[in-house]
Amino acid sequence: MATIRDVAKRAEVSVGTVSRVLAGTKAVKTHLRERVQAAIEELDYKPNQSARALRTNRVDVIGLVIPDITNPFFAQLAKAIETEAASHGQFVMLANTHDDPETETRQITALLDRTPRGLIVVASSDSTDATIGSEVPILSIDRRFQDRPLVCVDNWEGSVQIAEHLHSLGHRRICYISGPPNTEVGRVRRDGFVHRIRDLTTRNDPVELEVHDSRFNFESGEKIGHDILSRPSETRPTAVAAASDQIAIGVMRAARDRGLSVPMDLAVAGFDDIDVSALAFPRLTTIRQPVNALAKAVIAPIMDVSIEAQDVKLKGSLIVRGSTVTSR
Amino acid sequence: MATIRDVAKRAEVSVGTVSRVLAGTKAVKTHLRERVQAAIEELDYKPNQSARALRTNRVDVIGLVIPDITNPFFAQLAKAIETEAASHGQFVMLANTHDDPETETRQITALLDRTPRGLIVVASSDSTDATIGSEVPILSIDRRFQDRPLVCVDNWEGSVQIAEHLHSLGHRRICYISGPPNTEVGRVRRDGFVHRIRDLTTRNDPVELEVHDSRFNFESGEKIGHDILSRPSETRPTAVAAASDQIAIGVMRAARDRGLSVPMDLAVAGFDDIDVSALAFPRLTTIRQPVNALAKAVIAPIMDVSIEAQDVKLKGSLIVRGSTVTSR
DNA sequence: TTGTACGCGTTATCAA
DNA sequence: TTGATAACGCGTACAA
Repeated sequence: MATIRDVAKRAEVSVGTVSRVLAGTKAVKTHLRERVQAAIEELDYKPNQSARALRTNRVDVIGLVIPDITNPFFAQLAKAIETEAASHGQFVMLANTHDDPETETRQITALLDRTPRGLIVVASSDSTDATIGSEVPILSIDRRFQDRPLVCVDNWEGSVQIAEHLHSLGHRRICYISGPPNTEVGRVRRDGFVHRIRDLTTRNDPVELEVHDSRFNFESGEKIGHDILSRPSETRPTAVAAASDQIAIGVMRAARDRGLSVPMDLAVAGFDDIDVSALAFPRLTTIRQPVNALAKAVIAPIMDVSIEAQDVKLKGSLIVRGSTVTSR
Repeated sequence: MATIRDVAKRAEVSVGTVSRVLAGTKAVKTHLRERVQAAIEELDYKPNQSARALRTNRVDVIGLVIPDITNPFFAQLAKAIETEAASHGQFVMLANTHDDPETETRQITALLDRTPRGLIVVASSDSTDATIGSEVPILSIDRRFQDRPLVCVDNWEGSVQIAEHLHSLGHRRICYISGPPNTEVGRVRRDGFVHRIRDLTTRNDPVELEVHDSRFNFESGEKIGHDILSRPSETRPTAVAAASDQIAIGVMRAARDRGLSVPMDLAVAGFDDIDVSALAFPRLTTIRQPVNALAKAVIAPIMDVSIEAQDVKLKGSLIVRGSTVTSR
């Protein structure tokens, strides 16, 4: 492997000059620059990343710590982050925590030992409060990690959109299936929904609302779906809003297994707009998260020190499909 | 940040001794080792990974190059690989190629510049033949990359299992929807299926088999599904075997949109056993890939030089569910 | 068994 | 604008 020295020798300049050509920023006389570039070409010289890292104490890497990459929404997030990072010349080091706070801490500290440019964390449901000192920026996305800045969709507003959608369709017996109350995202989505439904409730036009706590996954949705739908149709809700698409798909599954038809017997709405939402039957009404914009927002303060890391909230968009309205 | 020098000073030993304690392999007198360990503890010393990398010319990283992490099967693969890598103290650097051969080459060379322990590639459908020289082992998994060793499920045998399953259920008008013929996995799955069906065909008990080329994704399955199912029921196949679960789910979708019931009007089988296969309605009969074993097999030759990197084929298992048999 | 000193390849400083 | 050279922190050959 050719080193910077070899290049310098071949171009008959000093290593300093080669380094300056490489950096591109400093001024170098044209004829020297050309000689250097030719030498680089001829020797197929690649700067040694480890040496560069040792000297500058930084590496072209962004760490991404995520509960589980097989969760479709996290996969979409990871892809968007990786793509955005790549456009800044950064690689992504991936770590799954399997929703285990201990693994989370271990992975984070191990990642920090590599002096990455920044660290992006999707917190596991019960995040530790282990103290983590570091000079590199640590941000969280979707699920807040400790007291780090959080980039996420406007969960409250998204839930409000869903609430208004269901209410405007005439539903007056509504069930909300919440994410874990020990997660910020779970609470905010729930509270936004509940708040808006309460607001829409009048003496003349009352709305019955029941709320169930759950986890974000499919199985929980299916289980709670069965619980709810086992009741006689007069007391059963006519619409279910879920804190995630996965819950919603679980509910639809339960409905189908009980011979109920969606949306006629039961309207169902989700949150996130994971890819399978469009594959489910019927297709799922949901709030689409602006994943690419979220990725940009979380990478920006890492790559540009002039951008202060702070909470960012982006609007989601209501995607109306067959699980709440019949048509087409 | 404390350096090895600080530790040495505090423990009143030389840096050599500290290094030896760190390595753990060489002999160090117990009382010195204890002093060193105490100093490490007190100073919260962490070896500088960049310096270590420069010195040893290796980094605790395995590169993973994948077409698209949001593909559920690749996500499962990535998770298994990351978990297995972590158990060897390695991190995974992730790169999506978006199925673009040019991006693939670029990402691979960029990754190799970081001197990872090894590189695992799931090739994009039309892999380049760009020459890639490197000392680090490059393996492929699921989809072969150039002429690199491939770790994958026994695709031929899996297809044979599906063929036998459908045939034993009495289907004699069968359609196979193939993956891209320019991928090894697409061809092998198709050929295995076709071959076994031909073998099962006798003069007295003929089997009609039609084969359609496709891509691995949902949309292709849906489209071909509509093509096939638009035919009158007398000429239409009674069973469809698909080269991937995604195709199969697309076919089921087409069937449903046409008012056909699965499995009564049409049996459908997939391949891979992605998580949503169990969520589809009806649940999908498929071949389960042993992802964890695949991950182990691909990491082994990277972490243990005494294991030669070579093609590895592992058996998949037939998972029979509601998309081919009525019951429960 | 321990300590010393050199070199890994780069960037940054400083003098020319 | 260029060149010489000193770090960066660690591992290891070699001397003690």
